[in-house]
This record gives sequence, structure tokens and C-alpha cells, in this order.
Amino acid sequence: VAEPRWLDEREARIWHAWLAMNRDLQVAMDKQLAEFGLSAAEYAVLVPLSERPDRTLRAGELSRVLGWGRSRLSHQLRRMEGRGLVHRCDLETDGRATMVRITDKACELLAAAAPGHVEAVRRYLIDVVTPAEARAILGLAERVQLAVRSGVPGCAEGG
Amino acid sequence: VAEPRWLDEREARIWHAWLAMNRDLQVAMDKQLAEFGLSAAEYAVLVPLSERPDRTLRAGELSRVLGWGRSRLSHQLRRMEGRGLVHRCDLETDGRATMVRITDKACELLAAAAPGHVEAVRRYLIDVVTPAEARAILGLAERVQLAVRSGVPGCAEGG
DNA sequence: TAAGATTGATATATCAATCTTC
DNA sequence: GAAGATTGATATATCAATCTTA
Repeated sequence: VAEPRWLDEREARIWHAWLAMNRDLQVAMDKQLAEFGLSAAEYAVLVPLSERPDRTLRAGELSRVLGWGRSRLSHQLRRMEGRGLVHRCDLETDGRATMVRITDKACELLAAAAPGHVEAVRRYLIDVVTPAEARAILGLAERVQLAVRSGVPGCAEGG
Repeated sequence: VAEPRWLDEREARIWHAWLAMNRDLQVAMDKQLAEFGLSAAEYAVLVPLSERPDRTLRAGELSRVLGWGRSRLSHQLRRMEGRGLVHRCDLETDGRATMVRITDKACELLAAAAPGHVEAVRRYLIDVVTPAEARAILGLAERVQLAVRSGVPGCAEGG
């Protein structure tokens, strides 16, 4: 294997700025939700449910929307059912499926937390980016995700 | 409380692109390290230790460098000591302090993993950003962290 | 057999409480 | 009491194994 191309000072600065920015942003968003007694995972689960007319989704659908594995969602729903945030019941049409419904209590909690959440998104990101940076984010996101999905770094075939 | 300013379509697209980009990038980086049997947390702990001439750091120093709480580091070190990646011993000068040393085994593991890690950073981010986007990241990171550190969103004092 | 979901084991992350030493 | 560190409890995240139904 050839000598790896280590990061130069500017490249390292970009990488570390990136990591620090995301770490801080995530911590801040978590804290904001915590003021309403909600975790980021709970909020993520509740939002798609609340947007349904019947406040209900199949577990598999929810898993797909969130981009979570079934196992992860199942564990999360168990804890949330214990906290009275969601309710699970069987689907008559298909004995394998599980229906998930957001409770009234969780709906109220979500309605209370959502304005502050959006406010935080604005304060920490949207109000802070210049139009040029916003364009950079949108363009970069596409290319990063393309690189991530196409490239397995363990087997560097071309480089 | 006034009606919250919900995100318009473009703003929501920016926020979701941001979240998806970081989620995918983090998953990809974790997978890369997993090829060498290392987690992101383990890698983060080992790097500062390996950069020391004596391969040693005070736990408190390590905690500061990583930006981790003492408790988090302590739990992590316990698991890593169990795996034979680090060794802990008391400091003679100060009976309260703990010295952490990276093991030979972990040094070799790190040396094996580091090139692929840097390669992944390049492939997924550095090689993908345009110079303008790189400038955007550096500038944005400063402002985002400023906003995060100054603003408590729960009490919107200014409007 | 495969799809949908749950379970158990393990690792990670945070908080409060504790323990030792200064 | 305060600093440095550990511990226990709980929540989160991933993987493999399992269970039920189609």
C-alpha cells in the first residue's frame, strides 16, 4: 500500500470544523427538546404519526419513513409505549403487521414542543447561513450522499 | 405566544439535506472503522494518546481534549481496558488523577486503520467539496457554534 | 421460505450519586 | 468543601437470533 495522503492543515481544519459544528448543533437541538421532556428519537417518531389524519402508521411504514431498522424502532416504541406516548395494536388485515398510534398526551406534548424546535432550527442554522452557504449545503449534500452510497472505502478500486 | 414561523419549503429542504448528509456521513465513517474492529468512540480516544511521546495522558486531559464528560470517558475506558486497548494506572504526584496509556496492540490497530480513515474523509468530504463550499463550511461553522453557545432557544428574548 | 416484528446482548451516551484525595 | 474519577440507572443504537403469520 502506498503512503496515505494525510490531511494538510487546511483539510484537517475543514474536517474538524465540520465535526464540531455538527456535534454542537445536535447537542443544542437535543437540549431544546429536552425542555419539553422529549428526546430527539421520540420527536422523530411522533412527527410522522401526528401528520396522519388517523394519527396512525404501520410500524414498517414508520420504519421506512424514519430510515430506521425494524429492531431499532421496536425498542423505541416499547419505551415510548411505556411512557404513554404511543399505543400499539394488531392489524386485522395482516396478522404480521403492527399499527402505531400517537396518544393524545403525546400530541399535546408535540404541539407544545414544535414551535421551539422550529425556532431552534432557525436560530442555529437557517438564520445563520448566507444564501451562498445555503446553496453550498444543498449542492454538497447531494454529492456527499452520492459518494457515501457509491463508495466502499475499504476497497479503493480506482484511487 | 405568537404563531411560530414554520419552515417554508426551501428552508425545510436545507434542514433535511443537512440532517441526511450528516447521518449518512457518520454511518459511512463508522463502517470504515468497523472494518478494523474499531468504533468511532474508540478511535477518538486512541488518537490523542498515540500522539503523545509516552503514549500517555491524564484522564482529565483526555476528557478535555475530546470534549467529553468525565463519566462518559470513564465508561469508555473501562470497556477499552477490557478489550486490551488502553491501560490505566494511578499518578504518583496526585492520588486523585488517573493516567491512561494506549497499548502496543491498539497502536498497531490504529496504524492499520488510520490510512483508511483519512482516505474515507477525503472520499466522502474533502474530495467532494468545491473551494467555495469549503470556505462556506469554515465560515458557517464559526457562526453556528457562536449561535449555539450564545442562544438558549427556550427563552426567546429578542423575537 | 420470506415478511413483519420482537427479543436479548452489547456498545454508546447522559445524569445523578458516590468515593477518594487534595 | 472542591477536584478527579468511578459507579449505577436509564436511554439510545446495532446486530444476530427468534417468533408469528403470510
